[in-house]
Amino acid sequence: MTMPAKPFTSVWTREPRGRRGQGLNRDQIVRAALELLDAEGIDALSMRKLGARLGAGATSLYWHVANKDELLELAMDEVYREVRSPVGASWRETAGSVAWGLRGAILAHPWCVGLIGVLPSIGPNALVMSDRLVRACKEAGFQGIDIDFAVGAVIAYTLGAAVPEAAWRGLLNRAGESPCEAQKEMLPAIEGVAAGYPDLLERYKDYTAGGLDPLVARQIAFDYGLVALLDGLDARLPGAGPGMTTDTARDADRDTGRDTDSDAERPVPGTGRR
Amino acid sequence: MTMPAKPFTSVWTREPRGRRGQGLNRDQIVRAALELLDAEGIDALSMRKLGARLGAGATSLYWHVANKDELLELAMDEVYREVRSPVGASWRETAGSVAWGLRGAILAHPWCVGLIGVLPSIGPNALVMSDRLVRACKEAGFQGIDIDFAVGAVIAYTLGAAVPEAAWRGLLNRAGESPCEAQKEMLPAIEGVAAGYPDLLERYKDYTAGGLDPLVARQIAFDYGLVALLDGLDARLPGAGPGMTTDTARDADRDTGRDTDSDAERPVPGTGRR
DNA sequence: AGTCAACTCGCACACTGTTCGAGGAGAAGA
DNA sequence: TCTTCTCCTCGAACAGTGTGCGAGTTGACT
Repeated sequence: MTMPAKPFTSVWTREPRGRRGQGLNRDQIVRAALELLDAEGIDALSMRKLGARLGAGATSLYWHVANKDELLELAMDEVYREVRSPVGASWRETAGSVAWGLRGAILAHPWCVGLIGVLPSIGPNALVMSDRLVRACKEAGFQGIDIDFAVGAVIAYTLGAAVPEAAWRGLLNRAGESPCEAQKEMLPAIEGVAAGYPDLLERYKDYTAGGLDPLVARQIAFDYGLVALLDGLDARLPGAGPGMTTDTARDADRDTGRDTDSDAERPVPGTGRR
Repeated sequence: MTMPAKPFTSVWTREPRGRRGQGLNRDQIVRAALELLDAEGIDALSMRKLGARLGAGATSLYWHVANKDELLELAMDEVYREVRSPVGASWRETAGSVAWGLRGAILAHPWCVGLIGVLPSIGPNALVMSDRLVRACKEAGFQGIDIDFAVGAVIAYTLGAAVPEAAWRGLLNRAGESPCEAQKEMLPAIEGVAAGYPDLLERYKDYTAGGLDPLVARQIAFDYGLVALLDGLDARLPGAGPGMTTDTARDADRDTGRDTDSDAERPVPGTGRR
């Protein structure tokens, strides 16, 4: 039997319903969802509450949106909309600006931390973000698949930095007090847990003792890693001087106990290309 | 009224209960949870199902574990346990090895994608991972807070790369067929959605048309970014030649429309230090 | 034998996402 | 105007969910 070739639909491939223009429509639902999410977090978003907020029955929403996940996909894309970037800037400026913008957007909508990377991000706004990065890298001189690599690296770093930071902020805020106070308050707990790791503990104490606003500290940390990454990518640009190029721990899983049968966890040998 | 100074407890600060040694205990619960999670994914983990699997009532679990989130924290830490790294290696080897190991662990337990960075990661195994990285960076020559920056950057990049990849693999697998087939299958959808972004589309076609196994492609991509990041960090080591040091888009939110009142989204000026 | 802590668990509560089918409302055609 | 048909809404119901509570059981120690 030949496969019926299922078409792989998504929210973005289906037209929004509701062309009669009265009553509910998709945009207004998404807007209300965002309000709720921003105000009360992801646990507060239920179809019933959302319906009530719109003066509608909970199940009415299902006419406009296939299910809750689709609704969240739509909401996520609105987050990506906030990522602006300058036009006509250098590739480093563009990349940095997208990175900072993405970080800012995530921090401004902390409910998205559990969704990022989990829901597919192929909405229009996510696409314009990607497109900007792709174009910047292309103009910079990256070629072929290296463009994807560079774009992917910048996005990966940014997501990986912003998501835990957003969650961490949530923790600090829940305590009520100022971030700085809260951080000091959980020191005894950390001390108990991290006993036996003197280096680690020293780092934590250093970090908190400086009196530096933790929020600012994270900014500096983010910048540090971002600059390092961009430097490293720059060096990979054709025409750049011979960037320092060691290959990364190619024997990474020689001593990881896992049985990586034929799956792809295994680092490819001889990388560190260009 | 003086604050009662709430102690900030967590799973890791409380002794596991069940010292009588009979019936349930925390370890065995966590093990069963991991089995369930690995076998059927995160949606399949309910307290009732887990209880049944252990031949116990659902609510019995609550004697050993405060709530489901704590249980997931415990499970997550078991994932970090799988991250091994060589001893006595260079800092690059250690960093690379931790990065590959962390990626591998996440890909091996895709149920954790929605948890990473969301649940606090201060379990013992997460700590040994951090500690290894900290020590490596310290021995490499990083000093003071730069150690945290370097460690944070490597982890951020790795998480940000691995989480979406794990989710993406889940998508491909759900389709049933080989990843390569599945990727081609969703091309028409992508084409429809990404019309208007020729550069983006070209990239996607390039990416799929090469005939390269998508899993391997992601490996190479991961390595590319990792090497770039490590190169960039290397250049920041005291004593390294004058690494290229531009500051990243410091005007990132000049033109982001957001009103960043006094919050910390705003990039600090004049970074790109060292 | 009695006591007390450690532990288990059924019941119940307040919710959740989603399906289904009955119905209303407005436009289009007769 | 009446009918028909499509679009759209929504109440009821289902099959779950995490978890608080209080009664009950078990086993070791006095």
